Amino acid sequence: MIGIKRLAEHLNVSIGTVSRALNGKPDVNEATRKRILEAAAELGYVPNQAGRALRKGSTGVVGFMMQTGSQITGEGDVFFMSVFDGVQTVFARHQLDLVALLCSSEEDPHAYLQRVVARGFADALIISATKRHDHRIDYLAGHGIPFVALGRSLTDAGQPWLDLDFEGMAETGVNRLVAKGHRRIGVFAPIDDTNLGFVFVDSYRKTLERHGVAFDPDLVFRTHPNERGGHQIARAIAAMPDDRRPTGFVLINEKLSVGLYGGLHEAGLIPGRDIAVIGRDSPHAHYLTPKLTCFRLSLRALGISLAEALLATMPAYAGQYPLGVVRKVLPMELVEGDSDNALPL
Amino acid sequence: MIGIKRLAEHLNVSIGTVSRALNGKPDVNEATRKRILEAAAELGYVPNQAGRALRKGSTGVVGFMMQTGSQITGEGDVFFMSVFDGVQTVFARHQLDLVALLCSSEEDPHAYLQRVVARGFADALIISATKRHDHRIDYLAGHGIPFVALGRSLTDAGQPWLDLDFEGMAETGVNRLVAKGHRRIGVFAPIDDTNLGFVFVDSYRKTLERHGVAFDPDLVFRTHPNERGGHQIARAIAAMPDDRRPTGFVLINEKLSVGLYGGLHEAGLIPGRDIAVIGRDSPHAHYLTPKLTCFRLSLRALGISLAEALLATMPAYAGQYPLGVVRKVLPMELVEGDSDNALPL
DNA sequence: GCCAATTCCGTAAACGTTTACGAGGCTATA
DNA sequence: TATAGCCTCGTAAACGTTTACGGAATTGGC
Repeated sequence: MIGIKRLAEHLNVSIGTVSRALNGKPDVNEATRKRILEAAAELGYVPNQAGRALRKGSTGVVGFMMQTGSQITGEGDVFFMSVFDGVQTVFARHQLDLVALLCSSEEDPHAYLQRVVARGFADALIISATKRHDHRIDYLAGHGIPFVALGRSLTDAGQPWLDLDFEGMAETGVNRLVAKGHRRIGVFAPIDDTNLGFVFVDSYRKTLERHGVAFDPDLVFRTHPNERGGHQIARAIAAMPDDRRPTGFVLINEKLSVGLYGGLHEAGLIPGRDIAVIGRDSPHAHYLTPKLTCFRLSLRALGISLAEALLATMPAYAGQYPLGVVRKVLPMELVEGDSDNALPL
Repeated sequence: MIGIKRLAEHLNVSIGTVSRALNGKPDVNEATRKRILEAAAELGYVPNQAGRALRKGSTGVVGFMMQTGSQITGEGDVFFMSVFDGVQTVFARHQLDLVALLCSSEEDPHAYLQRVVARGFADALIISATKRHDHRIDYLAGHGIPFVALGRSLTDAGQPWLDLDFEGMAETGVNRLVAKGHRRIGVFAPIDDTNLGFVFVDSYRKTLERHGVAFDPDLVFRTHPNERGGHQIARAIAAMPDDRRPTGFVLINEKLSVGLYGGLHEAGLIPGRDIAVIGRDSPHAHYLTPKLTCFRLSLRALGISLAEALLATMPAYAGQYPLGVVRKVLPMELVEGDSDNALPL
């Protein structure tokens, strides 16, 4: 693996000149710059990450922190992979690299974050799965690390964030079901302290009250936001007496839909016939039968916004992106299916 | 952010002593070591990544390369997140960090790999989604980078690999369907050049021939290994005349099952009644109705094996892991469901 | 009480870059 | 021709570690 030293020797110039040429500094003759660039390409020279990071104090790497192994995570691969892709289309313009920082399920997320940040591994971070109260936010803000959160939090350090419109999902969903005559509408609530669930349930509750429908705690199903959780909800629903069972249901993500469908079918209940279901779109949920009525969002666009929100906070990119702290709820589009056709008893 | 210099000043010792104390070198008094460790913990000192990497020539980071944004990828989040978790349980014992190296869909994977390797970003790599002929293997082997492949390839550079038992899946699946009287058995084939599809189809073909059933190219459905692909297969099947339509089907992954189920339902065909389907397990496929007969594998165990196979090739860990190049096909367990109950016409 | 061995620690070089600084050569102007 | 200015490039320091080396202080054996 060739370094700048050998490259310089090969060209009979000093390493300083090579560095300046490669970094597009003005004080280098165009002819020699051309010569250097060609030789670098030919010999496959790539600047050593450690050397550059040590000297410059920045790595050119942005980390997207996520937890592995947790069966409790709500968002899935298509979600993240699409978001990543959006982020990268922006980063590519600035020679920034995106890596996923994988926090083991055995390590405390906050400790992991501290470790990664203190090591100077990344210049900036994107954190996801924000908790209702999230230490990471205070920590990052306190240390002046540029970051953006995918998800709101009650912890407010003036950080930029983007989030799906969970209020809108619950509100539109409930509106839609109420308009069809439903009064007993079930809702998913998270068993952990991720923030999105609270927002969702809160909006659900307020919307119900706006319609004059009393809030019924028995219709709040507390579990993990994944397939298994959906399945548990279905079993709980099936076990309820007819006059107490929800006739409609709003779900916060696609994994729940899958488990719910499975569990309902096992119990002989058919979504769209016996219970109205409104969920969230994914390549997965897209093929459920009957077709799921759901909320959709461009995940690439989300990724792009995320990247732009991050760069807007980084001094190095000042002026290239609209100033100010971006805090945006991304609206979602309702895709009509058949799963919410069921009428109340 | 405190460095070793300030830590040393704070303790009135030299930076050399601090470094030795923190790295567990023998030539340091136990009392001072204790003093140093305590101060380091108290002040939150974490060695700078760049400095350490530059001096040591190694980063303590292992990269797992994967492509983002590609809707064509076959494996999903539960797959990777579970594998990651397995890898990390092994890495944790050696202070190794796992990061996902995200190759944008707009960048050539091989170019990305070269860039990452030349930069010295990671000490070792895990590559996945191996192609039938994979440049990355030659490149990594040629440059002496320790790596392990998740997936076989015709490109053989003596590299270690692990792979799911796609032969076994096709063979057992076909055996099972033939035993039930099926003769027209459909199979998925990849539209790209990932290796696993070839292995799968090849085994399918050989197993059929072993049973004296003629191979019918019309029963090979060439598409992408995801939900959409499964949906396309279903539509193709539904459009076939009854006497040409496959009465059974073997699928290579869980995403295909989901799309296939959706597409079949749309066409009024029910898996397990009108067509026998055998697929692969996932939290997702687990909740399909009717219950999918599928092949299952512990993904955490896969991750652990992957990590061990990698460390076995790294000189720094010599002796700690069984020597030799690990090349192992991981057997899968058949989980009986109802989706393959359909009988041939 | 002297020499050798051991224990502990400080010094300084090295890793591969980037960049401030200054030197040299050239051009242009008077 | 002298001087100022510009263009181009080399020199060397710096980034934060690790580690080879050597020196001082202590210990042990006789």
